[in-house]
Amino acid sequence: METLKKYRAAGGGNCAVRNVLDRLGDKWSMLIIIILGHEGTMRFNQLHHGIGDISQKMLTVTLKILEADGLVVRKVYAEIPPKVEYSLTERGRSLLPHLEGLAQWAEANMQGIYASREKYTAGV
Amino acid sequence: METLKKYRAAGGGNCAVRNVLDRLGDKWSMLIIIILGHEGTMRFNQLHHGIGDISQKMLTVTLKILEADGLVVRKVYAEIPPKVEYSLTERGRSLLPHLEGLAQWAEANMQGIYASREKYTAGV
DNA sequence: CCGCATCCACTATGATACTG
DNA sequence: CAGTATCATAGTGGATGCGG
Repeated sequence: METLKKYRAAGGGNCAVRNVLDRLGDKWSMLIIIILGHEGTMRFNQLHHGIGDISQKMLTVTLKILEADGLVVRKVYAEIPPKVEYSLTERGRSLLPHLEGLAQWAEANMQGIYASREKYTAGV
Repeated sequence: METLKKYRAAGGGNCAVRNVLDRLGDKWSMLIIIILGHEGTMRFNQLHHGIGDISQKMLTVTLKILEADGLVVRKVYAEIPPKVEYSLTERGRSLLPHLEGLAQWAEANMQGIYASREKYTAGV
């Protein structure tokens, strides 16, 4: 049970690892980081259109959270029409390889996962 | 915009990577996989007590999902009192390194993230 | 001991319309 | 263009009690 100590609350608070992972676990954070990591700098509507099925609201909210966590930079140009650009911070870029690892694993294993799900459902 | 094609719906369906990541993105899946990866085989109540603040229901539900996805094995002993053991499948173990990478990143960066959050909140 | 079923609250997400 | 505001909804997660 050595490992548990690392991942559990150490003394009444909550596990820090879980706090961070919870944040990344929302529906869009990982995707946005991955996309920004590849595209570099993007405008709001580029992201919006690029992701496709994200609502404007969730894009706004998620970007704000990522900005608050210091993972994304928001750069506003005082122009008409408005122009806002988003890009990853140093910290955001350091996270990228890990997310890509996950993404690659997902790509490699989804077939098997889908198969398992069907078999499981059928077996019930 | 080359990358986007990979992560977006290719033709009306949904992106497979996102489907899998959504699944892992729930509140407990990653944690359970990490713990099982370190402890090997565990009984239900070992997990329950080990994680601490997960409800019995969510543990049951999450384990079922992980089992359906072929990431976790559930082994029932027909005894009184009942005994059920959980362990990772081959596929589950292949996912482990990626999650650990994330966990390590989280541990290394949480201080900075907390600091950013405070600064951000104060700035507003 | 394991874990399912039920009821309930909350939050995340989404659709839509409006503003600078 | 880049949001904000409002309303509506579904899914998540928790408490509790029962059953094998």
